[in-house]
Amino acid sequence: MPFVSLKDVAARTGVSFQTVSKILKGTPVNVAEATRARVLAAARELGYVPNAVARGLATQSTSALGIVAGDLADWALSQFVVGAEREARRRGHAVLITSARGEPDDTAACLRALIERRVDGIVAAAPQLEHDRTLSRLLGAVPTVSIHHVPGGGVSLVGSDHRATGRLATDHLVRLGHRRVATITGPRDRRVVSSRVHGYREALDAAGVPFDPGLVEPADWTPEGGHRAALRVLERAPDVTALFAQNDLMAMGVLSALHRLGRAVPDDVAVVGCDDLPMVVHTVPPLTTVHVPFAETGAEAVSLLLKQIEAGRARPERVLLPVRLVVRASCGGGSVDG
Amino acid sequence: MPFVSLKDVAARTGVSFQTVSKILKGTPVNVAEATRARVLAAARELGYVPNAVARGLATQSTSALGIVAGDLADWALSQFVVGAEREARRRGHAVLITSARGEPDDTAACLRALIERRVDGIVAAAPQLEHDRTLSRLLGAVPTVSIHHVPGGGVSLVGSDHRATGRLATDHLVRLGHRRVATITGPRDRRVVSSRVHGYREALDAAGVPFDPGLVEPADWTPEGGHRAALRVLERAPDVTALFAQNDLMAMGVLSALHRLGRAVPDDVAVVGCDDLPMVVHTVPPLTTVHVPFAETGAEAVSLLLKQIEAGRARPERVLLPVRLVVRASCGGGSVDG
DNA sequence: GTGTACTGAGCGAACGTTCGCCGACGAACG
DNA sequence: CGTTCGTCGGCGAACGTTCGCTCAGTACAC
Repeated sequence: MPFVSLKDVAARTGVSFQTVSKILKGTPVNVAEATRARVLAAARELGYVPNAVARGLATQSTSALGIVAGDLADWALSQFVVGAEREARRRGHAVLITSARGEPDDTAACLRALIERRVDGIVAAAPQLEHDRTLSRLLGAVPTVSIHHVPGGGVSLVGSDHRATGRLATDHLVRLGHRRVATITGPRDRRVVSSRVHGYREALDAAGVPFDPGLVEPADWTPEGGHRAALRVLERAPDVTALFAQNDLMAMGVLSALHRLGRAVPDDVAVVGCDDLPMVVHTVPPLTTVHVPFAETGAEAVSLLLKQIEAGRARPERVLLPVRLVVRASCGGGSVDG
Repeated sequence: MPFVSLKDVAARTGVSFQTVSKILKGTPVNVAEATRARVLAAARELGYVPNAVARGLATQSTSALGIVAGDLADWALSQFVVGAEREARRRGHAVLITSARGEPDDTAACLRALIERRVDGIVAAAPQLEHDRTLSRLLGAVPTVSIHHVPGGGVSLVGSDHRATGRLATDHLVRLGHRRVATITGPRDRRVVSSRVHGYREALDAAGVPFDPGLVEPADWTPEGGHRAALRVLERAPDVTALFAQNDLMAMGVLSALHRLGRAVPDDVAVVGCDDLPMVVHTVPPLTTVHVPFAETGAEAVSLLLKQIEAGRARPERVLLPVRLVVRASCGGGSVDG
């Protein structure tokens, strides 16, 4: 329990503890080879473990990053966290994680906890930041990179190309000849939703297919929500022959809804998902989807954050990672060229 | 950037910073009401944020817990982390997370990083700890609770009742009249696998169904692995009428394998999964599965860890959380009583 | 022999807290 | 009028580092 400190090692070797510090952490310092060896040996023998808390106090930098995530149960978010953590550790930083439920108070508490612990920077992956200005004010205290738009500016953004996502999925469907293409979205007020719908419209326009607002059906990202949304949209517009679900979880709900309605996939209706969860290789049928690089986004966010921290004050940037379509069986037609 | 410190608040109010400390953190201390109010006001005005790093140094306790997780991409693990984080925060602790890939060196580095940061305790959720003794030695330095068995003892264990899991799933199948019940497991050397197989045998024995080692097929927890394992076992034993996959991901692979073989579920073959992922409500058909309380396990792990930390040296404990069968459509027969 | 340079290491200060003991002052008490 | 007590708050020390300056001794050149 009582950890060994520099002073203990110093006492053991008859050297001042400051000198021990320099030797152990490799600060350029003039010491006799013999002394150095003696100190190293003593440290190892006593089981010295540097105290990052004290170091943090002295250097005014913790080498720790904070992540404030929304619901970690979300596969996408946990992928993001994995990527971020890996990159952070690779660069010698620890990661403090907090998972905030939706309420603003809860999120604020998370943020405060991170700031009290003097993290060097914060990676935000919490949708609730999109709308709450008091939260975004808290972020002013610390360098931050977010994967969601944060009001007020000043925060760098890293994400994937949502517009391209919508375009890719929809374009694939119209090229296969579909004219009545519905899309099941997340909550309307989310930026990602409007960007993807934007892409969806672009693809429709490009193909000369008229846009029908009745074919855009919001849901809540869950399989259950996707299931019900599919039922709603198909009742309203039975002539729909293709569905683009804006995440794979909802796509699974869509698949089960179609199964329940006795509509065959892909023969009667084509389905495209989004995210590329590992299990959608094994849905029935395997799901064509847009691959979103979550882990890479996390790594990129950390990388950008660290860059900004090193540079001191840097103006906020925007990084968009590319997405790509992964064609499987749920749309039929095999792969499409060009 | 330059955070406000106690001294700043003290200077502003003409009080010693130590007294400010006591006022701000509520240490019982005799101060005039007027002074207290003045200090509080100044702190708020200057935007004082306590420095947890300095506090950690002074109190020799960081109020931070470390989590060393295996692959966070795993839904079960991330659920566990969610539960742990929530409980930790509820009790005023922060969470440092590290996600270690399988290699022992990597895991050791994670552990060391946590120890350097002087976390008050560690929650381990990394299968690789089951077999590596040098890792378990590292854990000696810090109070630890694990969800995997750790060699050498001294580490408390929190988990779910794996034997009951195997028993519940298998029992459900034999009660529905199945006599040839196969099970798709994870890697053979994992404790959880042998416990579940143990439960599987118990249920078989209880029903007087002979145990056939050929019906126990190891895989790797992935949908792909489950898919292939199902193919293997069905080729070897075409008379199998029921499959118990030891996680839902593999169960999804099993479902797709059966679909590919043209065997109807549940009419030709019954399938039971394990975990109760949110999306298995919407597989085709919806999956009967054993619900494993991952988030609760995480919360319980933290709770136990904190208890042990408060108690100083406590002897290791073992906590097993109950599991339950969730009946859906993949076994047919409706629900079974008693 | 005096100055210069280098080697090897010591040392004080600071980082922002917490903790516990000490002290001044005024009022009430005997 | 000295003592005791309560109120209000000061203050030194410690936690384990890092950082940069100082300093003694020796070797070497002039």
